[in-house]
Amino acid sequence: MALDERKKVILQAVVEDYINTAEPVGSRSISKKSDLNLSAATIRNEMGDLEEMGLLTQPHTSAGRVPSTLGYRLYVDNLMQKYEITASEVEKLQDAVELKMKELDKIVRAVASTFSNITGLPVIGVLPTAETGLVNNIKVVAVDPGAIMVIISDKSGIIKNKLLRLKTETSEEYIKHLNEILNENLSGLTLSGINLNNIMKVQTAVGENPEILTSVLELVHEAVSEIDTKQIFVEGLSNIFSFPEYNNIEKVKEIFSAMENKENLTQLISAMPNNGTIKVMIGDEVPVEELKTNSVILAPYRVSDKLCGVIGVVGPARMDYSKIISVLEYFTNQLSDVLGDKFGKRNEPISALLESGSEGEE
Amino acid sequence: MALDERKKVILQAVVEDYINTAEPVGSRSISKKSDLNLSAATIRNEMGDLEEMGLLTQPHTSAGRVPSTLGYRLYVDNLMQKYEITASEVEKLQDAVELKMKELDKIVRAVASTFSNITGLPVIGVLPTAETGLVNNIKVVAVDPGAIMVIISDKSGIIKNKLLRLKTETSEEYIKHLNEILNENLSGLTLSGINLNNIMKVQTAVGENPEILTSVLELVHEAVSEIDTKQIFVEGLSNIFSFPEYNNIEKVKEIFSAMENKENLTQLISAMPNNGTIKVMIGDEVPVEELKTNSVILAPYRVSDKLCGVIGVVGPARMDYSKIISVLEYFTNQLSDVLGDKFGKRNEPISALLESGSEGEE
DNA sequence: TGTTAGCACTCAAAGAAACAGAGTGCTAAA
DNA sequence: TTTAGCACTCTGTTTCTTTGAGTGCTAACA
Repeated sequence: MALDERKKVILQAVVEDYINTAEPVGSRSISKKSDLNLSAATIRNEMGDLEEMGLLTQPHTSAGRVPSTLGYRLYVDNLMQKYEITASEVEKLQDAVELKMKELDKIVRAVASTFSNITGLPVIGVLPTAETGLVNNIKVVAVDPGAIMVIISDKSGIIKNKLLRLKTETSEEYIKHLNEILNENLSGLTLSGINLNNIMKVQTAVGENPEILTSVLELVHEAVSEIDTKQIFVEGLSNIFSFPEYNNIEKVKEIFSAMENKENLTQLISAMPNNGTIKVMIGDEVPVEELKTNSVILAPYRVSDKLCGVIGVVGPARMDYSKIISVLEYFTNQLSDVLGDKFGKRNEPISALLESGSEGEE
Repeated sequence: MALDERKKVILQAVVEDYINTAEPVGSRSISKKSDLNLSAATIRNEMGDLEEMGLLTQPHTSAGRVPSTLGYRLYVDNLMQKYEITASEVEKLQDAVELKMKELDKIVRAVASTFSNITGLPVIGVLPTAETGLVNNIKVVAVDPGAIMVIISDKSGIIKNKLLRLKTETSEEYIKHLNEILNENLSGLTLSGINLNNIMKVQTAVGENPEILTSVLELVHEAVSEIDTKQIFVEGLSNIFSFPEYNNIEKVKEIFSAMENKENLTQLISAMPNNGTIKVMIGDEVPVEELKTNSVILAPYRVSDKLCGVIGVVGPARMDYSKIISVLEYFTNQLSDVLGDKFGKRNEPISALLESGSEGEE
């Protein structure tokens, strides 16, 4: 059976009506709402065809039709209109970015939170990670008599720091010494490169006060492993309360427990293609068992060549794909721009003075 | 009417049965379970009396009895037995503390999370805050050519740091200069002390590069205000799903929205007495409208003389007061000990070398 | 006087039956 | 090819009935 123009129009109408109402769509309402000027009976016939083609399904014999995964897929790939971002949405994004100009992590979270707000959906995100955490520079600073801070900067521009509380005071010279030895031995190494071998080397080089050294090395290790560990977060999960799909306690419990499980989130994220495009997973295309009645849309963002992350939404398969995809695209593009400006192109001899920003601490 | 010994035993039995089963307690089950050897009819009479005294209520005429707020209160104040902490609970706490020996914030959160785990209840907590954030020392460090870090230490021992990304490089001398000026002008000031006046003074003292200075001052301000702002967190809220009280979507929505509201949390926390004791709020004693069917138990912990925080639980009025109070007491005591050792007594000339720890960053 | 057995009564929760309404598929006519 | 009409199906809601746990009261008993 061919999918002629009229069938497409009807399919689109069904999908959009269902997205709005969450109720199975009957022939009569399509007949009235669409401008095809066809009677309910005709629509009925067409809908029968669409069902036969696997694009629509009936929850039960005498109910209206609901899009199938395939139906949504066709809609997303071919039928839907591009949603135009509104001024107010742009403004909200701007506010989120402006307000938190200070920290990389916080900008991403603020943008994610705003996105969750605009779409009314739970958002899942991954903070910027480097592909390989190469130690660039290690700095040990005496903060006050009882504490030193270890600051590790990574080749891709991430900076992490750790505080070390001491019970005895250390001398300026010792710290200077420590700085030199650490940089000599660890610069340019990856996480896996910082192994027992190197540590032994550093330890013999420093000689005295091995306890402080051990702690410092531990912190360096921790920092580097944080740099190339994907940190996944979920924002606005309680947004699902607003969907009739989740007006039942069992469903709510299910999605909460599913989203609290790190493994599930990792699995979702790992479904991202690495060609920089948006990934739309509809219904049973979602690779997590407990989420197969939902859809997931993910988009990548980039900070610099080496740093990237992901933002996306999770929600009922009946979601406003058009709007969400447009807004998500816009948000991740903007995010890439803003972050890229601030963190990516630091070596350019721009005359402008500075941009303030802090990230990745603790 | 007098509350004789037998009535007390019966009240206790009712409360404990209700805590376990969540079902209104009938006279027959008390007659069987308690070792009073009385018939259901006798118990019935006594329960009638207890109801008259306002200690028990009936959900409806032909149901069993349920403790009233007053009944719980009497139970908590006079009747309940002290719960003995189990070895496994001690062990879990130890694990939580050991595992995260590095950071003040994280230890508190880890303990809170473990506590939530053991009690099966949502936990509410406040990170350590100082009563007045007096600036002790400001350190500006060049991390790499494009970034400087500002580290602010507070008189009470909290250390915060902020990263500042630059587009131009700065000289070592400028940074040294900055360090001196900042400490000269801002040491010993409180948040409110860092006002336009001081800032102007610093600005004229530095002279060149006012943009960097402005940013640095902004960061200092931010850091100090973070130090004396109460940071409230909630852990394990989805634990409420395991209570029959919350097997209904409306209730779940209600508690989620109530607990997402910062104002409510602040209101709860502000109900803490400042004499260092545990606060138990039962049912309508809870000062938040949406939580009046629940109970809240809060306990303070101290890091040093000036630093303190709060940990507690929120859950159905039918909660295991005995266990929760004992465990909470134990946890906060341990927390105070551990943190006090690490962060409070740093000036003692202890021969031991060091303890590692980091906190308050970002 | 305190305790207990017995009984009538109450009420919520669960199940069964009746009903309304939205939607379908099919047939026959336009 | 489209449409009107009609019988049929199925869900959700309402109403009624039944069941069972629990009470309060009364009268008898120790």
